[in-house]
Amino acid sequence: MHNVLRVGDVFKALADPTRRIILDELTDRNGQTLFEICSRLTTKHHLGSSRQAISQHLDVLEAAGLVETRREGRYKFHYINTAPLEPIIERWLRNPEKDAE
Amino acid sequence: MHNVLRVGDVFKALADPTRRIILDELTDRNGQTLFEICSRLTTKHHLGSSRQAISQHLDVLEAAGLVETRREGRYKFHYINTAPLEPIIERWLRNPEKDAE
DNA sequence: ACGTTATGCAAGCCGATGCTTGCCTGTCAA
DNA sequence: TTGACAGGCAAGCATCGGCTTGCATAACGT
Repeated sequence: MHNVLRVGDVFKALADPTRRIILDELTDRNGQTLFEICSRLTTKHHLGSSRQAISQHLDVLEAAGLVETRREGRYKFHYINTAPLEPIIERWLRNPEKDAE
Repeated sequence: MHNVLRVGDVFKALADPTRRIILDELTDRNGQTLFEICSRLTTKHHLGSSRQAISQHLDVLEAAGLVETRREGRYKFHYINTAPLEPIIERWLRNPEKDAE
């Protein structure tokens, strides 16, 4: 289950505006379910994305390590994880130890 | 001539591995021309990208504000600009840990 | 002037990606 | 059990993005 977290996955995950708004929502209220996120996106951000679309976005965020999940009965709660964000910026802010890929 | 810099442009620019290596190269040696960057990518990183491909990558980086250029005769020098990187990460790092622990 | 050098522009190809559609699995309450 | 609820899986489609190809432009050296 330990997928290799690549640096590019983090940036690709952040490249989509809907996924960034999802991270905003999880920052505002952590541990939401898929349906909570969907309803919040439609009401607060006027995004007409379907449930399946949001689910796929959450998969991308989880593959990048930016979102972690915990199952409880028929609910699946989503938590933001900012750990992958910290090292990737300092890559160019100070001296490079160049990553592969 | 003031192009509107969108946040998404920065992430989309960073989503490509070749563009990240270009930023690495500019961090290592600032103010390179297009041909210098091309030769460095082939020799040091073994990337077989053509000149036109690198040129288009530099356009994307410049549109995102991550690279600034200065023309001098028939040369065009490219400089890295890390300013757009700083605000976009703190967007999710200022987390007040509402329900953590 | 001539050729070379450094870069720009635009159309086209093709794989990647976001989204939809449809159906399926699992969980809880009445 | 039955039904509603929360979520998952997979195929198809349309657009986007990276790259190539080919030609054009401008600045230098001789």
